[in-house]
Amino acid sequence: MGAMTSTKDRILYASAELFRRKGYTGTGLKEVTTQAQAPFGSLYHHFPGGKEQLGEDVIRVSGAFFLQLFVFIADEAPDVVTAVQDFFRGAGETLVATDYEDACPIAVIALEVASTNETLRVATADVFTSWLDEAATRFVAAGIPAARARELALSFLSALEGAFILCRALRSTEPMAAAGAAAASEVRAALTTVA
Amino acid sequence: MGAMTSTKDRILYASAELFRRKGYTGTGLKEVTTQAQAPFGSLYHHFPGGKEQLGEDVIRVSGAFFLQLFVFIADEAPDVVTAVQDFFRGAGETLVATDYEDACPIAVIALEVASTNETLRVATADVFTSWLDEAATRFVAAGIPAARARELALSFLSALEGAFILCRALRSTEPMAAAGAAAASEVRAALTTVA
DNA sequence: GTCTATAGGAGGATAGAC
DNA sequence: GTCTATCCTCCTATAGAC
Repeated sequence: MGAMTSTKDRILYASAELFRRKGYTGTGLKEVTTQAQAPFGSLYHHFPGGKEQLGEDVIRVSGAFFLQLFVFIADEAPDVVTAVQDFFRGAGETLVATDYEDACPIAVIALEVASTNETLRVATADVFTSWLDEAATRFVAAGIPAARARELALSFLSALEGAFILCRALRSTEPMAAAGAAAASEVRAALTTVA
Repeated sequence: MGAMTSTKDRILYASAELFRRKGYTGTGLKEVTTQAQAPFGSLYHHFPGGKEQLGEDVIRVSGAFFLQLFVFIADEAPDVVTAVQDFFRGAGETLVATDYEDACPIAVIALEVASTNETLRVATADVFTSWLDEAATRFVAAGIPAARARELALSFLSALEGAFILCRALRSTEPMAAAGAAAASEVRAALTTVA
């Protein structure tokens, strides 16, 4: 059976992959429709707002998907420290498996548009906020005070995002391993302080 | 006394600012020469390799400048923990002072070119490596074993880079504060283990 | 070595046939 | 709603006058 995905979904998926790999400004819409095996006109039929709407949809959809991934890993793990470790380890494995192309789905766009496109900047901020809230909720559930949980979520996500940059540039997972170990031990320390 | 900077330096400086703000692919060379108040032809006179050579020069020059900034702050600080704290605090202050535009000088380019331009990717890797080596050297000088110092440098820089992303997207220095506190306490723990 | 003009192609966006 | 042809702008790069 051929791909049963709709034209709109194929465009969205192709855009997500290209934006992640080459950036928002570095990706052409012709390129998107070619890779999605869709006629050029379909893009403007499904995304009347053009490139900006496509960018915003990619940010929000990718953000929701990544959030679900975190939820899944956290649910599977026996405790939050293990969850953090698993997440960093999984990120490193994905980097190697995809030849250092699949990192954060929105980091490049976030940096590119932060000072140039308010609509897209807000979209990335919303997605980061949803991730931070989810992580903080998990830390609170583990018994960490809310303020401390928020701090942990912020430094956890900072470490992850920064490690993605270094790993892609250095073509090595060493930064991810170091950042993951640091994040895990920080969470562990926060837990023992509580207990 | 007008600006005594050479045409080449003005082009380099304008490029650095624009690349940092709008990305490498998002910046046009017309824009660069306009902002540098230089005729378009001058760009190709001083940078025969075109945009790629300009990008590489910006990466390496900005990288060396940022390294000197780190050296300066570390030399002024009484100890490495304070140095790390000062660095994160200074980064946060710069973000606010520049309306969240002045973050890492090469992070956007690094993400944009990691999978698309090997010459520029190597340049960003060289710069990151120089920063990591400098940080690790400082940690070793403070009495931390080399392997641990390397790990600390990696998680320190990951935290810093990731915090830049979150701060720019959220338009808040909260991530920088949280990442800085975590990095400082990690270094402090490494020191007390030694002592 | 400074600067202008332009080539040649790719960019986003649209009109309109089917 | 699918798809093609085209518009106009902007891009990088170069040629060549001065």
